[in-house]
Amino acid sequence: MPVEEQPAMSVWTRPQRRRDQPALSRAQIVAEALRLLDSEGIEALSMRKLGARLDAGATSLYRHVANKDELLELVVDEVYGQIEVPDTWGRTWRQAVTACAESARAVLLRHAWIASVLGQVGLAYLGPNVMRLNERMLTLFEAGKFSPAEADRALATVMAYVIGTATTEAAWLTTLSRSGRSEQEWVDGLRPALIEATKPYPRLHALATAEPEEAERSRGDGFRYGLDRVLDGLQTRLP
Amino acid sequence: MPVEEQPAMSVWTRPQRRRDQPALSRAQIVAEALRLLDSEGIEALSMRKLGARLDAGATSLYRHVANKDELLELVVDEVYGQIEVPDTWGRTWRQAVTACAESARAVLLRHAWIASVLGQVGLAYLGPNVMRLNERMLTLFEAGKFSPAEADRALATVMAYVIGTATTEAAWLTTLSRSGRSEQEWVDGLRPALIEATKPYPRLHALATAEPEEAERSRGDGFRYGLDRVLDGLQTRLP
DNA sequence: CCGCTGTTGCGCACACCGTACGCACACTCG
DNA sequence: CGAGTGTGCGTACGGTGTGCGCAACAGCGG
Repeated sequence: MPVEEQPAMSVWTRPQRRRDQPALSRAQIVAEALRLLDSEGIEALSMRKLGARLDAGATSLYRHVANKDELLELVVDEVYGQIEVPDTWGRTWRQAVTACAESARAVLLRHAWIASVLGQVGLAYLGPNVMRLNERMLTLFEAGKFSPAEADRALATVMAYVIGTATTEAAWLTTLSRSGRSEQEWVDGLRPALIEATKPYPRLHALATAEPEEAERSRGDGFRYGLDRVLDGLQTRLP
Repeated sequence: MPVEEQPAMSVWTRPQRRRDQPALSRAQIVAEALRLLDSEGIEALSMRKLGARLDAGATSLYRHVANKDELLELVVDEVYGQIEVPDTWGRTWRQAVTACAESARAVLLRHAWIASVLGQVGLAYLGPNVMRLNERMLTLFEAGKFSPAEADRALATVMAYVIGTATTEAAWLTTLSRSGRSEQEWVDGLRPALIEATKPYPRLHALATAEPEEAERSRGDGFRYGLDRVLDGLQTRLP
């Protein structure tokens, strides 16, 4: 142990570390965790690294957050807070719900790490941002003459669809970004193997050999197709 | 270090460890991992513990599996293999797809840990069981007169809905089982806090204070409602 | 002004993790 | 009887989450 690293040996050597505000706050921790997750992904989030980014020791964070799981719940709520819910001024309920679903997809894909976390945080709907989101989405459905009880189920249906697609897409985008290649390069490179692997399955084989589309656009179109079908189905319940 | 644990000091002391079959195989490893996950959940799966269950050292597994992520991909494919796809004999395509979706939900909830993993395994659809599943589901839609291209999108839509609900439900069931209480106890205990927390949100508040249903049945009904709407929406695309 | 009390940050330590590396063995083939 | 090959395992490294107890201060009553 080097001698100069010994604990404070004299008064003027000792660092003065008193700040006006408490250096750490739950909000700062959550914000920094979000930045870290966005830039380096889920497996890069450790309490030590997060502490270091905040000029704090790892275990200091535990004064503001019970444990890592709780931190993740807070971050997830923060992400849900970014979803935009339009108002119904001059829009049909369908247009508004569509815009909201597209915003949700965009937010979830922008923070693709969230797919690995959604399956772990139960009780997500207790977060303040999630509650605000759900309340506002309920108004959209009720503006479309759904009964309160049915609006609730309609909301759950749309969100389940969005989460399902986002989970699948996010997993794909994550492995993609780990590979370093672009999406188009990846699918092009994989195509021969895919065509070979689907040989025993005629229908999959036909799809694999069909005219390839531009990859990213194709994902968006697929999402929109399913969303329209879901909304078609909900519409049949209206008078 | 106790003296009797020293390495083989003479010929007849040394254990003879040759088996007829290789002790480990990829199939055995995957099967045991599945058992471990089902009985103790995702955070209990470690290569060391899995090795111990197979009477093997932790690192021996790496002869058969590239790394833990690859192991998880194999296990996920195994789970997908448990989903039952009925044939269309004497059933409408809707009935068959409904049965398949219900089976998928049941399988995913039976292995609730899968929700924490689905967002990490990209390229899930390359597994043999997933391919078989998708091929068979395509036949259901094509039996219902969907075009091949549209059957593909319809399949993706239904699966996205199933995965979305299963992710949410599985997260709930996991936190539930960690708490030790029964589902009904949990919701009953949470009700007052929920009613309080929803005070600022009139629509959520109304739903929270409404006549409570039996919890598990309510989840199943909600799933069925959304599934019916999705299928309604798909049906509008048929002549 | 002094001392007390409660809050905050931090260093240390523990148990555990995934896995790279290289050795020891038993079997197969020449 | 070698040589080669595949398989299991022991050791080790650099991480992880987090419990625990101490040190430094803020705000306070006296």
